[in-house]
Amino acid sequence: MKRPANALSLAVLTLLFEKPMHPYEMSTTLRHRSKEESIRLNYGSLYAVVESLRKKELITAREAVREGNRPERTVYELTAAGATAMHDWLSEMLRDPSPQFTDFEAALSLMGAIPPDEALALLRLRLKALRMASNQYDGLRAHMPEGFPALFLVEGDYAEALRLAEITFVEKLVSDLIHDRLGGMDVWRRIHELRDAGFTGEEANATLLEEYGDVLTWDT
Amino acid sequence: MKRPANALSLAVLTLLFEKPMHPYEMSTTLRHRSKEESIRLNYGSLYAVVESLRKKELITAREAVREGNRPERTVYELTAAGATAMHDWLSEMLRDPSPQFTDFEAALSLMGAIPPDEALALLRLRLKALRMASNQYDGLRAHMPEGFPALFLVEGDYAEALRLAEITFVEKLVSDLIHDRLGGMDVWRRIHELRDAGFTGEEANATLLEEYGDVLTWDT
DNA sequence: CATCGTTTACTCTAGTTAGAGTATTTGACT
DNA sequence: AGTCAAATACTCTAACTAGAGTAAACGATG
Repeated sequence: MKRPANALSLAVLTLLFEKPMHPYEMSTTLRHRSKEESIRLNYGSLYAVVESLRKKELITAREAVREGNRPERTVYELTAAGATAMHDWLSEMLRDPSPQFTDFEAALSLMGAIPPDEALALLRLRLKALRMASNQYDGLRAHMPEGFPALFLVEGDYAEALRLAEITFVEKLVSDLIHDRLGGMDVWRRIHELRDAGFTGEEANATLLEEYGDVLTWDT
Repeated sequence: MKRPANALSLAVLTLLFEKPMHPYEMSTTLRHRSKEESIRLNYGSLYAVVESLRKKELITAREAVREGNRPERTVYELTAAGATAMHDWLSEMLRDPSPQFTDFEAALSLMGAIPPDEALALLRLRLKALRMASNQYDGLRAHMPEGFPALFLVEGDYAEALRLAEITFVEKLVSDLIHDRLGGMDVWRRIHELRDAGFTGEEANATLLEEYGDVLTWDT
């Protein structure tokens, strides 16, 4: 049984570990506990994920009850296999770091496709936004009611720790870009000069090979 | 035109910004440049993404050539609209931080579903794995050929910065767990004692409300 | 007491993604 | 000269995901 790619699937199992529920209640519970911020939630995925767990017999439909004249609700509960699966998957996710493919890492790896000065300006704007988000989280944390369990803030604190690391990283990168301190910037700047002057990618590359040929070869 | 959810889509545009290519060459180029580590790559997605870009007329099929007796290859090139889209999407991804939904953040937010001592043991194993990955990256960086442009290491350095922040965070969390310093740990431990003793989730919750009733209410 | 927004509770569909499967060709090595 | 792994170049399908759409009931307001 392969573990679910979607963390929402695991969230459903943990909710049903607490008590039987119908999907709509799962969604409101997750929202009420602010899990939306750490787990992507939408109806389409929720109902699909529930159906897929049912097929794997990790959960079972208990009954379909109609309360008052409301639409019918199907209440699900965890099976024994489901409880085991929940335990194993959650353990695995806590234990094993797995490659994460974030948007920003992708963007950094493709950054060469825009000129260095533009990249610099954009990174400065990112810094601003990151600092704002960080301040906002600080404020939120500071206004937590007395004795609110830190356990429930763990995922937020983690996100904040990563945000702070990102801020430090981008500050350093911005500073390197300003002072032309990043290896390869000369070629990076030159290629965009050539492209702006109307050369095709291939022509620009050929020119660069002439101009920087020696610098552009490394034995890997 | 909504921007692509998949960073691979943007990678394709940047590759075609350099020169026209067929999909298979895109995949080998990305792999050769180690972009695989920052951008999820597989054939199914690559061909689908290329087709979707073609439909949006951000790229066009140039020709289908057969070289020797090899299978036919369709070479694509960037359109003017594609170049604009590439620029705009990449700018946006560098500029705007967006919520990222990592597995570990999700796992942390659901951590309560396993007992604190188990969580502690798992986090210690995670730390070990993170430190190994970090050392491995250090080694890799140290053995880079002379004069290898730092520009091409930016995404790896970013990933490493986040990894180091995660290590620091998990170290702190592990220490808090060891010393019972995390708010809410008593309730967390108690609920698993009750569950292990055979109570259902609802029964356990009721008992907890009696035992810790005052502590469990915060005015939000 | 009419009405208008919010909440409850899903359903549908188009699009995306992953991964395995296919079929040929080249090059290295016996 | 034969064979076997690796590289070339996709194709197919099942599953997953996102977001909009549906429809009734409740509650507040004038």
